[in-house]
Amino acid sequence: MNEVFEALAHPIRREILKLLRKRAMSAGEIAEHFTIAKPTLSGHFTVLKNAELVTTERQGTTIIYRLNMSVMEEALAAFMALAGAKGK
Amino acid sequence: MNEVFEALAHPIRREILKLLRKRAMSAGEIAEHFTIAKPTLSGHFTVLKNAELVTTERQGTTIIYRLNMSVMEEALAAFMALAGAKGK
DNA sequence: ACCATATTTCGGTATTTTCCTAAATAACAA
DNA sequence: TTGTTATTTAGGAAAATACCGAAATATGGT
Repeated sequence: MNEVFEALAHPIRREILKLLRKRAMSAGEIAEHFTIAKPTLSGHFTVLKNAELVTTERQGTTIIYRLNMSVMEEALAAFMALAGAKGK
Repeated sequence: MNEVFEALAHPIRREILKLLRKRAMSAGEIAEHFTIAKPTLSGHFTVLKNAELVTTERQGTTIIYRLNMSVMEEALAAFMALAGAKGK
């Protein structure tokens, strides 16, 4: 769970998650939303993947990223435990 | 809001918030729960304060830390926006 | 004024994070 | 095989973070 919170600490990574909330996207499509270099973005993908916040699937030459909702929900629950909400 | 997510990224800071969820505590009381040096902990307090996740009040020679529930709730809402929950 | 306690600030080092360019890999088409 | 596109890995520099011990500050008591 620590990896999840660390992953959420960077604004670009949160923005990526926000994009994926609408629909799964290839690395290239995601990259179109940012001005940073692709290798930098790739590094952010790795962080999100290690935290299991996203999953990947190769389709030919592109790689599709999608949100892992179950981990997102676990993280939300952990956060609610911190915030003191009545929870799930 | 970025400062809030960065503040949440460190396990010790999350643990501090968890402690404060039960009741307000002095810096010293909080320190009793950890093995790290006090100056280090003081640095974590600063991060939490800058994120406005906690407020402080001096009582004589001790300083009382308490959770700032409103910011905690804002953060929770921001997180829910990411996670895709129905909100509020 | 002096002492004791609580907490923070200072100075410095080690580690981690972030970002980039260049090069490597993967898949596919010609 | 050669070329093209999509993406990642490698290498490395700059900045930020985390940590500690020593010193400073703040408060209250004697």
